[in-house]
Amino acid sequence: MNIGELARAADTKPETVRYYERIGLLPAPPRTAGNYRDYSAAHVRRLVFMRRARDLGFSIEQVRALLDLADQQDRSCDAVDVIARAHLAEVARKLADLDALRRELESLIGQCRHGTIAECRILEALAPG
Amino acid sequence: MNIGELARAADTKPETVRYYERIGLLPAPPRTAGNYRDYSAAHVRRLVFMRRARDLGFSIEQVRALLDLADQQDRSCDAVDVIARAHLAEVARKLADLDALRRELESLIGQCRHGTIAECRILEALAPG
DNA sequence: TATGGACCTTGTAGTCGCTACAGGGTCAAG
DNA sequence: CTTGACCCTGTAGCGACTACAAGGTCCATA
Repeated sequence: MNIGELARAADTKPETVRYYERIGLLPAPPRTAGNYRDYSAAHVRRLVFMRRARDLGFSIEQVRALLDLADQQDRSCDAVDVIARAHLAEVARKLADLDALRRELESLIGQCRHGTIAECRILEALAPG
Repeated sequence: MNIGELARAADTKPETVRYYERIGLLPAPPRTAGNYRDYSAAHVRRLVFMRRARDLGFSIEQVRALLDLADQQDRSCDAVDVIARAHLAEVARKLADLDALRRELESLIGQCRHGTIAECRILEALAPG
C-alpha cells in the first residue's frame, strides 16, 4: 500500500503522513524497489487512530502519549483517563471564553445604528476610554 | 513615551509592538537621540484599539480593515458591521464545533472503567472500527 | 566618575500542525 | 515510447506572536 492509498484510508493527505513520519509519530515503513513507502494494515490502524484523536482536538504530544500508552496493554488505563480529562478541561475553558466572546460581539453588533464611521458604536466600543 | 511604557499602557509587550510595526499595523514613531522609539498618545489609542480587537478574536487582517475604516470618518459604518458580523458567524461556528467536541469527550471519559489498557474504552473509541 | 542593572536596538529562529512548492524519479496504461 | 498520475526529498510558508543573542542607552547610586 503506497502513501496515497494510506492517506485516503485515513482521510488525510500524503504530506501529512510524511510529516507524521518526520516527527516520529508514525513509524517509517519499508520501501519498495522504486523507493516508495510500503504500508501495512497496522499503519492504517495507527494513522486512523491519530487522525481521530487529532480531530477530537488532542495535540500531537497528547496523541503521542496516547499511542505510547496503547502499546502497553497491561498497564492501568487511568493515565489515558488523565489525558482525556485534561483535554476536556481545556476544551471547557475554551468554550467558556468563546461564549463570552460571542455575547460581547452580539452586544457590539446590536449597537450599530448604520450611521457614519464618526458615530459608529462598534468602533467606539473598541477604542480606548 | 518609550516602547515599554507604550506596551504597559496597552497591556501587551514590546516584542508585540515591534511586530505590529514590522507588519505595518502600527506606524513607526519618531526616534530619540539614543534611537529609542518615541510614542505619542495617538499611538497608545491605536494600540489599545488593536489589542481590544485582537482580544475579541479579530484577525490581524480584520484589525487592519477596522483601523482603515476608522480613519474614514464620513463613510457609512455598515462596512464595520459586516466585519463584526462575519467574525460573529465564525465564532458561533467554532462554538458549535467545540461544544460537539466537549460532548464527545465527556462520553469517552464516561466510559472509562479504570481497568487495564487492553480493555480501555477510550482507546477503543479512538481506534478504527 | 564609574558601575550596575533595567531598559532599548536589530536580526534571526522557534512555536504548532500542517501545506505548498520545486525539481526530480517511478509506474501503469495506451 | 510517451503521457500523466503518482512518488521522492528538501525547503519555505502560514498566523501571531515569542524567545533569544549581541550589542547600545539611560539613570540612579557609590
